[in-house]
Amino acid sequence: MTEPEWLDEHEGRMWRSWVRLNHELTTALNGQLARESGMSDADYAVLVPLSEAPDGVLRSRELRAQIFWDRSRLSHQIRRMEQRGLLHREPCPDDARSSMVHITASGRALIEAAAPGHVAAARRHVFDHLSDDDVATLTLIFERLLASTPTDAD
Amino acid sequence: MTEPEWLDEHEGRMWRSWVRLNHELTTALNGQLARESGMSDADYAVLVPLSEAPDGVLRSRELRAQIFWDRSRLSHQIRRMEQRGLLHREPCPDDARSSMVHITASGRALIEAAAPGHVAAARRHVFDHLSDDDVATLTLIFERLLASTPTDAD
DNA sequence: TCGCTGTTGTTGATGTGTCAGCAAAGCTAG
DNA sequence: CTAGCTTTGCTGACACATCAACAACAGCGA
Repeated sequence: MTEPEWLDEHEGRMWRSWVRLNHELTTALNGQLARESGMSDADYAVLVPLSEAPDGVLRSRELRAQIFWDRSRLSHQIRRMEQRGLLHREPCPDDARSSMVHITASGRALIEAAAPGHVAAARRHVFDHLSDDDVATLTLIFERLLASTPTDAD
Repeated sequence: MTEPEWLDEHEGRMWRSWVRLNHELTTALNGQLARESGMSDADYAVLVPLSEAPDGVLRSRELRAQIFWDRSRLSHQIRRMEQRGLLHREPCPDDARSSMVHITASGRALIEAAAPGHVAAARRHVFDHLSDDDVATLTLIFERLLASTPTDAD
């Protein structure tokens, strides 16, 4: 509660375009993933760090930290993906509470087949329309906003 | 498919910060709405145009156009909101396929109570950290990207 | 050793978003 | 008029996100 109480014309216009762009982009990119690879953006988010990890294994805790998810969301997602054979869990020797998440061969095959098309779609929808300066500016602003929204209250 | 096949360091950094920022912002703002007003962002999105419409009435079709939703999403949402008494539907005299969506008194009371807090949260999380130039730059870029993502294929 | 506290992952309930498919009504060319 | 074709909204099934509550375990101090 720092200023007036409403958004002015410029702020409102930016806000609406941002909200709408986010929706259209996620719709477009999720649709592309679903059609071309039969996977969701959540599947993709989980498989990327797993495929890049040594031996394709990560503690649940470490996986969560890399993609900034909460426990519950990841747990549900892991269960669904395990049922489809994309990964499997094993007890963790160090800490009996934790579990190790392994990517399977079919999980690795899936993400490797999906990645190029997904990146291409991101290029088509976003980076083809941004200059280097745009990318630098957006990075600056996004990281500034991230720094001031530390998963806090309200 | 215009360039290499992967994102370079700058693009990847921007992409990750964007995705994460979107998630943190929507989480923060949805949580604020839920806690302070007991409503979802979807409720808010529907109630805003309704409360601003003459007599608090819109054809379903017009409501859809204003918030850029598809039929199914709006239909489900309207049904849930009608059950909670936030709005009600009536047959449309002009076109028997269509229906008129009316905001109720309690729907109007809810949105009017919720709006100031929601705008304040948007300020706290976003606009307090943006200069006028930032807002102008972001608007330019977002609208450019929107123009080149016309709800199309892939 | 015991008990307290924080952490880890899980579960069930609920609200939400998407998809495919549907029925009814409008529209238009013949 | 009528035979397509489109538009409008609805529904059921499913995947996903969030929340509250839980059980098991780790760490630590008394």
